[in-house]
Amino acid sequence: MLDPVSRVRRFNRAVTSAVGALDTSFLGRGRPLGAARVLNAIGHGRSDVGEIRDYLGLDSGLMSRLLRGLENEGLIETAAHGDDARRRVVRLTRTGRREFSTYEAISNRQAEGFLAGHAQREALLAAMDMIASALGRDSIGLSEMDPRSKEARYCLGAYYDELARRFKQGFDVTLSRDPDARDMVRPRGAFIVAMSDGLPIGCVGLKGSGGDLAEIKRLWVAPDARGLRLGRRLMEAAESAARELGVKVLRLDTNSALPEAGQLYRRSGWTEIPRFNDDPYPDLFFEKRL
Amino acid sequence: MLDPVSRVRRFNRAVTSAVGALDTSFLGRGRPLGAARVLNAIGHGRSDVGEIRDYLGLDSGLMSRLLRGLENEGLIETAAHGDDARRRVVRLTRTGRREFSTYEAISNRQAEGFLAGHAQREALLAAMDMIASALGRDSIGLSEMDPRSKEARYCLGAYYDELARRFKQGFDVTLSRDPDARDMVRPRGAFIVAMSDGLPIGCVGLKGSGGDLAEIKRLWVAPDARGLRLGRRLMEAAESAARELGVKVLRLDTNSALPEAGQLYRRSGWTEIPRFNDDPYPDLFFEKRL
DNA sequence: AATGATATCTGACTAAAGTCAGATATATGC
DNA sequence: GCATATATCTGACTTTAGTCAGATATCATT
Repeated sequence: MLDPVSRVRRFNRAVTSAVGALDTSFLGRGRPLGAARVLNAIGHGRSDVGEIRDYLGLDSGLMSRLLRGLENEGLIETAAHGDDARRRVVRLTRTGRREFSTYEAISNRQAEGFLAGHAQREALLAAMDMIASALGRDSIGLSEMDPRSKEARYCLGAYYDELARRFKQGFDVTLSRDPDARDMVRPRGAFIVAMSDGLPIGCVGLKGSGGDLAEIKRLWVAPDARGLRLGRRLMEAAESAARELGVKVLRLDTNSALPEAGQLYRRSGWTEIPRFNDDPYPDLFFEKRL
Repeated sequence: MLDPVSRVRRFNRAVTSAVGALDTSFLGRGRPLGAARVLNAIGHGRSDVGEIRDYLGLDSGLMSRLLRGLENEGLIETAAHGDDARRRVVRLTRTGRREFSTYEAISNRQAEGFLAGHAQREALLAAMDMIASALGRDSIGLSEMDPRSKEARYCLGAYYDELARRFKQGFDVTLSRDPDARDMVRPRGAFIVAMSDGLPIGCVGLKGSGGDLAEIKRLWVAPDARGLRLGRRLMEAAESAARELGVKVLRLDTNSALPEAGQLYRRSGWTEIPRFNDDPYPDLFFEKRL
């Protein structure tokens, strides 16, 4: 009915008016929007004045005045940065934390109110995740984490669930060769998680042995974040970590029930090789020389 | 990983910065945002000053000044309304139309740019439709339309496609008793389409015979708009149209492969009755006395 | 024709946001 | 140690948005 561009524009209109409503709800605390935004940025853990300025896109003069205002209200304290006394760091006072938490309560209530009226809650949330990831594509960051961290475990859980759904015979992680976490931490290996604004949306493991040979494991991208070329980015990050660790040959196993994975490997310089382990799940094996 | 409220808030953050970027791209024409918004409202066919003021939520003084500014730029012309000379109507001049079309081009380019980089185009658009409908839930309007109109045909096509997917034996509209369009237009019947900001997202037909008996046909709600109680609203609108036309008894047929439909009927006062036609597809029959 | 309601406009104002040119203190490279 | 760059701050300014109290013209009702 509507062409794609009109659909995007319809979305923009809907969202613009919703954002406007969200903004006005912040005005209820008797503080202009600019000051409220700065306070919230600080509350969410940003402490570097310059960083906040960049994040909010403010002029340095304006930023300075807003900080002075919040300081006079007794909500924040500033101090020189330890490494560089030209820079300033900001933190909330006790009063500031209280005020911040009422802003948080406003935001939470707003979000709950939105969800409350909708029957298709999970579908709606999935759609929101997808759009947030797509809009924030440029800000998806890859970070090395411990495979036992909360974020990594979330990704691995989602990965196992997906294998269970997609393999005809199901998937039981205890039957597979579950790598030792220490093999996926420096100096032997690495584990990389893709984060988009606080949400883990992909991961990959590099399982090393200390020698020339290492294995890629647990490559996963959240369904809502597919199509953003994140798989490729994760693989590149894993390969570059492997190079740093002196690895010469990378291997991986996969299953033909995951065709998009096989395609990614073939397109990025991997070559199929004969089976190199007796894990019951994989039926495709690849190698890449670095 | 994230709780529902955090997911909604993550979406809000992503969207807020995207909307900001969209706004700043409108400033490239050397005109403040307020004036640009008014110009665009006029370009999109709004002509009544009061209507534009309500739509944009502007004070009458501010509105007046913005109009004066656009007039001085030679972009618009105002005149008294034909029926009521207190009201004013606005329209674009030739220059104004040109300027408006460059704003349109900016919006279109922005939307195309967003879509261009994404592999999962259709899924992303579906997610956007869903969210736009959910956000604009309060502004979903039901309007009676000709069942041969573009909007109605779009809904019917989507409805047939869905039946084909959901019926084990498929669905071929030519085998079913396709109602004559004239039976779904006043004075015999009615056809109602739910529109959300230009997009048809649901429909229902009331097929009358001129007598006391009429039939409900073609109840459909777009998958992305389910959970908004739109089915119920459509049924209520159809029933009230039936009452207006003097109908005493309503009937409908449906299929047990569409359980959500059966549930809706049972919950809103319909009672199951024996088969009353020989259409090959339905296996459930309902009646409601008005 | 008089009365009150309505739509828009004008003038006078305030608040918020944003800009810009220095001033000040500190860091970095030579 | 000196020149240069950087981070923040201050003061003086402009623009945009928004508010409010009338003024003006028109409409609807009696």
